[in-house]
Amino acid sequence: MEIAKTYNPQQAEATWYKYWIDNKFFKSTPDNRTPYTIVIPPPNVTGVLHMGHMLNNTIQDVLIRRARMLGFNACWVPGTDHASIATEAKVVALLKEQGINKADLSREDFLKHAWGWKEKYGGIILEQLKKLGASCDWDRTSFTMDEGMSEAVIDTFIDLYNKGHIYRGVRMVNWDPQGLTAVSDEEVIHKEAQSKLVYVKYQIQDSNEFMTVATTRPETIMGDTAICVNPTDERYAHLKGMQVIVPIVNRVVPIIFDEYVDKEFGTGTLKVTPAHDINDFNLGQKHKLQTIDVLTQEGKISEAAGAYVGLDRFACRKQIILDLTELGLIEKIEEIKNKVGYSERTNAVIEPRLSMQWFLKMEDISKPALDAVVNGDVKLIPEKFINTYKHWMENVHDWCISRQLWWGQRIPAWYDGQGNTVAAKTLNEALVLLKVKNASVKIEEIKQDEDVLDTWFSSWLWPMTVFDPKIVANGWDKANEDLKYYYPTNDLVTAPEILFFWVARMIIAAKEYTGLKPFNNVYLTGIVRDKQGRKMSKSLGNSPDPLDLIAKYGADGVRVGMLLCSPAGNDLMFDESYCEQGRNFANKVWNAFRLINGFEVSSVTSSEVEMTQPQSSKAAITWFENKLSEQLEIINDHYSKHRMSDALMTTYKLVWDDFCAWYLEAIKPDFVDGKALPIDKTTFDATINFLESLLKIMHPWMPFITEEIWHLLKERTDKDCIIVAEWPTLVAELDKKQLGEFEVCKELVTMVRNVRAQKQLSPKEKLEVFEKSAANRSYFDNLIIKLANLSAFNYTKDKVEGAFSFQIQTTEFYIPLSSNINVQEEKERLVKELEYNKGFLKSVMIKLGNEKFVANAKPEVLTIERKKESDALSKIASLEEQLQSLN
RNA sequence: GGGAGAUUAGCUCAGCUGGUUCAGAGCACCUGCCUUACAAGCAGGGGGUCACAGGUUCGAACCCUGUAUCUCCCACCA
Repeated sequence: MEIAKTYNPQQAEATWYKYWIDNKFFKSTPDNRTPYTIVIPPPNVTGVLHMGHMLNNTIQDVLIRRARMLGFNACWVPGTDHASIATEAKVVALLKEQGINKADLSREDFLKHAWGWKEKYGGIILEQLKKLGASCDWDRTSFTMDEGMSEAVIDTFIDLYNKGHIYRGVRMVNWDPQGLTAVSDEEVIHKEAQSKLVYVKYQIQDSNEFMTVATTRPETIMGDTAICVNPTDERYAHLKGMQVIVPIVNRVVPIIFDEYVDKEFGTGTLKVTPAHDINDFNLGQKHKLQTIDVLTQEGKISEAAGAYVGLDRFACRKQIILDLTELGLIEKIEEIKNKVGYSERTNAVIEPRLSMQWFLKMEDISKPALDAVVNGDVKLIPEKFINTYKHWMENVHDWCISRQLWWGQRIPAWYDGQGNTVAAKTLNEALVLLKVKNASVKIEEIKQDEDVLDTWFSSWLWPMTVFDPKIVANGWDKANEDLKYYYPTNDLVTAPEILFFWVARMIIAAKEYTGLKPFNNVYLTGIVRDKQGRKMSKSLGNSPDPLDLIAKYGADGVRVGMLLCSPAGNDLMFDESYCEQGRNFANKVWNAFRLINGFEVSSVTSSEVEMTQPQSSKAAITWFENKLSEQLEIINDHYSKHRMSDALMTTYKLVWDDFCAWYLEAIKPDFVDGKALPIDKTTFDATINFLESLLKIMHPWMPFITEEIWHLLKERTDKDCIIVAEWPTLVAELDKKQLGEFEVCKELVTMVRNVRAQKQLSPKEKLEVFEKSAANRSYFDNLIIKLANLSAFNYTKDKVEGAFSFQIQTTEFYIPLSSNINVQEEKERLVKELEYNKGFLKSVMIKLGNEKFVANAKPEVLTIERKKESDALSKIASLEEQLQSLN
């Protein structure tokens, strides 16, 4: 069969992904093996694959594939998140395009549209994950609004409500005027903004005096119900008991005194607008002030304001500044930097707003989750996130869990209209419960809460409910077989951005409902940024489409590219050139296979095999056996520490440098008369074995090409696939000495190549090398002859006159050259080397001459220094001798 | 305002408990090669005052103190 010179990924990717699916290699059911479980961080059902997903899911796939090869029952559960606010916003926008207003639809009709949209476009992202090679058990695909999952959410609400952890109340919440819903503190992103600090003059009642108040939000003036100053501020002490007139609306409001006000900021006076600022709200409560809500839920000026009604809040801000200027009430305007909150989902400026919401009390319920991380039961990788986590958990605020949306699980709270509230699954159950509080309640008077629950209130159950949706209702003791088997899961791979949103809350829910942690390890990936350090995002347009990258470089190339530059927890500066490197690596592997595949195997009988194997091949095989094992041990160690890029780089160098550049060059048959000689069977078999081991080690990173080569290499049975092949094992005992010897051998070969380059000799010209040594025959002699293309490698007791000479460690080598060596050049080289060694010796002598060093240093260190001394001395002696002979 | 982390080659990063010739890797770069696996390659090479300033130590990229710069997280200063 003709094998292409460059690897073409497209066909292999399509073939093998289907093959894996058809043969159910991704499927997992409980059995007597040890499970290894990962649950996917469910992407938004509306989402499309971006670079963050790519990174995240590649890591998960690497982990799951390796676990599978290690013999674990590997189970990777995929799924999507209903993402209430994001999805609802999308559906609303889509309906608008069709000329339909959400406000004109009933709840049921809107949900019909939403589900229709979800069925049509939802889950595209899962199809994209397949292109990446993700080996999820697709039969287990879950969605946070699946019937069972939703029921679990309802169960959880009812349970926590009945336990007294959930309460309802009017609070200042983060209001998203675009999404028209409250959002939690975690969903607000604070960004630095350039704002105008407007100094507004308020006239004091019955006086010609004015007091100046600095504000960044002049549009809320209509909601002012007091002016506040610090009681210790002497500038304003005389105003005690007086009142001021609020401009525009001419409302008379009191001057109040409170320690809260910072004397240093602005003019030391604060306008109090209890409806539009959390601090002002607190002041309002304390001083029993009136609350005037001057904004509508859309962020426009409300009727209550009495002026500018219907104007957008930002337009109003501009207008009111103009009007106040005209009235002569603006003292000055300063530019300042402050933080403005934006909605995570809609990017609208968040408005603090008073409203009736549901909250989850966090203090008690979060305690076990804090402990789990602090005591190391749940490991965060890298560890630096433990501090962040701890800090958050110790200062956690109550969680606003209600959202004024329709897409999501509707809050199962029921009201009788008389002030009684119960939590129940159905209207009928609610009736029963309400009867206890209000005997005369009628079923038609009962109303269910209109709001839905925060999306994270469903995804915090994810690692449990993907296996057993009944876990909340039934409890751990009655958990189903799946949950008992797969849970706790092993590794969670996610972004640090959602450490609080999701990870912390999953641990909380898990502790509450199973008493166990949801996962052993949390691997926090970095944020994918571009070369300029900007976060890759759709809005910036600086993110390549992952599918384009896959088309261009192959899935394997992109996977390798991503992981080459991704240290755990540190952001990664992504650049397409990494994918290129990944693709090049795949091609290198492909060509190594092509070489091996092209070998003609000698057809000698088994008794003659010994005779036909070159000594150099024999040496190369023993060396590589050791090398492979040595590096595999390092790779395993990197994996155990979740050091993914290190594990990959070690693999990369093992394959490219050790296998391709050294091993294959060593065993490659010579050419005679333009034709390659056949390779002996022993070497061939060993090489195939090595390649198979390497393919296995590479498989988690590069699943497609490895599977492709695996099958091109041999006829195999249906189930004999690399995806389920056994992870290679280590040799019983490493021969460290031999590995060291080979390093010297490599150095020697490099030196010879160097000499060739320097003297401009053809690589084809055979050279002879002498080693000045008493001993004869080292294990690698034939290997050196082969690799350095020598005519002979000999030992000598005496110096070889007129030859090029050099040293490796303390041994001297000679290469006789046909042309005479340049004495002057040679001298300069030797002098330079001599100087370096003398300098080195001097530094060692200083150390050894230092009494305190000799007294304090560890014995091993001393031994090493003494060895350095003697080595340097002998080297210097030999160099001097050489120099002498040149004179 | 509080906290965490970072700063090592042009770029991305290793560097464990202070001690091998410790200053590393990959990429990029330079030079020479289309040598019958691979130019997506081969051979060779150059490149760093380990952010700065002090200190501890026989010995510091590593420990301590300060300074600078950057990143992230948290926080209700208008």
